[in-house]
Amino acid sequence: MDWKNTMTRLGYRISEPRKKIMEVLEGAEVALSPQQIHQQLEHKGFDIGLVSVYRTLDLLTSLELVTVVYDPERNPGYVLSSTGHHHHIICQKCHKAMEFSGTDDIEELIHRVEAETSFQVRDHLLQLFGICPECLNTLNDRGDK
Amino acid sequence: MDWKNTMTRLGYRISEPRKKIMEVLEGAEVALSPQQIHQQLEHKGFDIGLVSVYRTLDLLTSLELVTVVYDPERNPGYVLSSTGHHHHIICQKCHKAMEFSGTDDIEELIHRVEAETSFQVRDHLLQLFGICPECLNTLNDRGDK
DNA sequence: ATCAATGCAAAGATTTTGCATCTCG
DNA sequence: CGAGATGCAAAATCTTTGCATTGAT
Repeated sequence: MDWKNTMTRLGYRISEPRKKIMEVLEGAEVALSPQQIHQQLEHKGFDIGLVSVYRTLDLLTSLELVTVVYDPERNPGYVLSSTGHHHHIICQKCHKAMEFSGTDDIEELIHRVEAETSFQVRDHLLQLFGICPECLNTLNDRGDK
Repeated sequence: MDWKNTMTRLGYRISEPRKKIMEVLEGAEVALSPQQIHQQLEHKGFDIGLVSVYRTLDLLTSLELVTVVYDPERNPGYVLSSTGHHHHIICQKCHKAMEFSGTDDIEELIHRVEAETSFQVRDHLLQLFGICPECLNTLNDRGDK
């Protein structure tokens, strides 16, 4: 709901393709690549160009409505950024991405690093990788590692 | 020096291309993309295929001798991983990447997130972005933002 | 001598750009 | 209506793969 306000306020239009793309992201459990989003749109019967997906994601990312998630074993993925800050935990099996909150400890660390390196810290990216509860069950069931 | 031991121990060969690529990484202030590494090799007069750069980086990364650094405004970059854990701070102007140490605060955070999400955390990626001391000077000199 | 590593060429995949057309506001 | 957004096709990048040759151990 809120992304529409943000975009209108900044002079961007609420077009059909943009609405559909946001719907996909809102319904996503997992961080999606541009191609995956495009495929989901097709499956839903919406004929939206891959190019528009790229352009929309770029825009949404620059407005910080969407966050990029990096997964070493995968293509970059996009998820809604609800909090506005980039903390994600990603399942190494199903690639589900969840946000987590609480910047306290990190702020502390940032101050320490600023003191040690003389950098002026402006942003940060913290991602944890692991196995989500569901996948843990699967692994146990099948006796995988 | 040490990477040679690691590779030999694991049965990989110390070839000329690999030596040259490591030299570039060892001399780098900045996280380099495969293409950049390839270019530097050319400038130094070494005629090493881009393909080998890719393959070498993949190998080095899998052995954790090299770490991938993600920079939203740039292609993925590769840097030597001295500590073995993935904490980097990257300059948003010159893209220099430095490592920083100290996992204490993060471990704490990880435990909290494990408790909250029921994920089993296996790895993490923390990158800070900011402006390095040198670039801060430049910005001040020129009155940039 | 042997098997891994390289290099080339070619295929695949991903992302970007130009331009005419459409559409939201 | 008019600026902004879309879509297509095509180009530009980036990465991967197969295979013959070379080279490290």
